Amino acid sequence: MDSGTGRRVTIVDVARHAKVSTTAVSKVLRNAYGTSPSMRAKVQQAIEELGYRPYAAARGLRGKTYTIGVLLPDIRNPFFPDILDGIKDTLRDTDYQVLLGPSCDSEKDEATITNAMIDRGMDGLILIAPLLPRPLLERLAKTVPAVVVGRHGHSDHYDTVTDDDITGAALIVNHLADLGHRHIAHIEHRETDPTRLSEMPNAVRAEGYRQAMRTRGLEIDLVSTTYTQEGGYLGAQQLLARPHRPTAVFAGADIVAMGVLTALTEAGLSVPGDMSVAGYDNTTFAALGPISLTSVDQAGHEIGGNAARLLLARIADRKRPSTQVKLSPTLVVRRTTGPLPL
Amino acid sequence: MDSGTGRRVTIVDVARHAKVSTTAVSKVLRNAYGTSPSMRAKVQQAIEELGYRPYAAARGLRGKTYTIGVLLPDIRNPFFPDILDGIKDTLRDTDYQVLLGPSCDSEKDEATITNAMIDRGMDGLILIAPLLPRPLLERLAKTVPAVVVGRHGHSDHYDTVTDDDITGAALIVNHLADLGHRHIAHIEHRETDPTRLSEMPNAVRAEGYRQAMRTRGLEIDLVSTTYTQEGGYLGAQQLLARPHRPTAVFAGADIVAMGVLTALTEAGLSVPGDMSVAGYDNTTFAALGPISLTSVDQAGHEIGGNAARLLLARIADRKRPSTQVKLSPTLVVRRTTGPLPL
DNA sequence: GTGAAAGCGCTAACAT
DNA sequence: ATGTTAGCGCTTTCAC
Repeated sequence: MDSGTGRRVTIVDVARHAKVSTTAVSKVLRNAYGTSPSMRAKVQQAIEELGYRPYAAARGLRGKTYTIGVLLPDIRNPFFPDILDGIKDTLRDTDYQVLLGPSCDSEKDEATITNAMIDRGMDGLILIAPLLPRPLLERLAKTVPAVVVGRHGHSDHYDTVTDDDITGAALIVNHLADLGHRHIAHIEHRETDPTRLSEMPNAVRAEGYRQAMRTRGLEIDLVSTTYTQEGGYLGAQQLLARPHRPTAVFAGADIVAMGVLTALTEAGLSVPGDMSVAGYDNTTFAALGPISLTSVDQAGHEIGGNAARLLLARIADRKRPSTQVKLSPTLVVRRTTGPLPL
Repeated sequence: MDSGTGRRVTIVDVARHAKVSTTAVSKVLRNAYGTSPSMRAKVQQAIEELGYRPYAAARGLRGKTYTIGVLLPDIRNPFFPDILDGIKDTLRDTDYQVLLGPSCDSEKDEATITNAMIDRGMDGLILIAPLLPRPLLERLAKTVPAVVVGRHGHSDHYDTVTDDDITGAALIVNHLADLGHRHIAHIEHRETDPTRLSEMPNAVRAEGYRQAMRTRGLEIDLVSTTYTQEGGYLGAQQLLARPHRPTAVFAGADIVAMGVLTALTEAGLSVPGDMSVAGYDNTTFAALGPISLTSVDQAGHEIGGNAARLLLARIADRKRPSTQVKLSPTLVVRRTTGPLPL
């Protein structure tokens, strides 16, 4: 806390006040080797008395900024805050601070923001479900320690944390099939980029749906829109226009399920009486009383915690072999799914 | 884009490549006075060819970091993304980058994060509905240019952008009263701190409710909980336990209304058949089909745009007189409010 | 209009 | 264990 107006307290002020060298102060700040207890005490006291806080921006010029950047694709998706909490909790007792990029929705945005983070000297980056093509991710990870969350596929240059979307999709399909449904449609987020087709969670979920349906001997009915409320609305309209309507809809994300529910309400259909609906992500509003959406829980808190842990390890040792953490989803059954209507 | 491995391209590299001084490059970067067109061209070309990006962290040591920090209290509140979009859109064509603090829920968190932002050399801060007591806000604003969003009350040291919560509350009360309701309850976020009582949006909304009720000659029925889903749930339970139940509930925030709806659903009451419910903020999920909540729209995009504009102006001239922008809310009627049940 | 040189606050070699 | 010194990449006087 510096006193309103006036110059910032610097390491020089602290050194002078404690009657030691700036090096000594610097060492104490970083718990570096070569400081006697008595010197540490003196410095600590001077820091307290002057209300000194190191200027992270300046530290970065030689060492680290103690800042970790998190890139998240869509701040509106209520799944991401859970991840963030996991990151924050893991970083709480370290010297690192988290700063988030504003949400972005294109490769260009992502490039701009990650560059901005690098230019601001961030020590490491956590990228949540990034859109950037694989080669760019790898290049980025060579420049700055990085952990990629949500994207399947292995890289030697960055660590990854993913949730098993194949299993998650199967949880929903099996749940619905067990309820007697045979015509289960899936609304996916359209994906054309080849590497993303194998890496992005949306594509993997669609693949999981296909596999599970085949395993149960059921026919696949896939609608491609986007992971937005509007995408769900449009997808549902397509499904309702079918000569042979599905009895259950598996939306690739909760937000998509919201659009589906809206469309069904407008069409005068009851849920789950006329049609069962399931989402994915177990977001905050899936649990809301008036919605009560069956969904898949990804344990966002753990995802975030793991990502932060991996990043700290990579910052400490950039040469360490890359790690892949894969977590398992769980099914959360609520009121939007029910037995096949007679 | 630097080539994967290897040193970062610096201003020295650019200067050498363009056969000019580093000063010249610096001037071109900042559009500073004293550069001939020919020199500018040379420098621009060198920058392109080398893929140079200025290192913001280093710039900050002498000049600016071209970074603006945004502190937001709760990343889960779907109202804030609208503000953020407004900020982003206004800053898009400038050299400034936005970085967000992780959401925080205490004065201590806020202090930590704002300090972290200052220590990282941010050029200005936008504080959204901060909890910090007035004197600390003023001290902060003396250290770094700041704009405070959502808090009523005037300061000489920072600019403010608020929405007229008195009017907003009246919009709801009048809407419900016009529908014939006479017993309209309000669920507020409990506030005890004296300065916050007059400055925080929640407190002002409650005051607006009181004023509007008095104007209509109606009796006040206030329940104090918190602006959370749980707060709404508990508040509704209290109201339902009354010997004389209200026929309409005005929740101080959409998220509170969600809790109210949950409680009403559980109690087997229909909305708006048995009871009308209104929220505040017009968040994304208020518009969701299955919810369709009557609410008050705060024009978050404009709020953010104004905040960013004011901040840029203050960064350019720290001595400029402080400005207060006050925006007007609008009513959004949906399906959770209806005529007084017979 | 242009460039040389000093220095922002800190850390990292290198003495001692 | 402690201090001295030289930068990190940039901006800013201040000469020319």
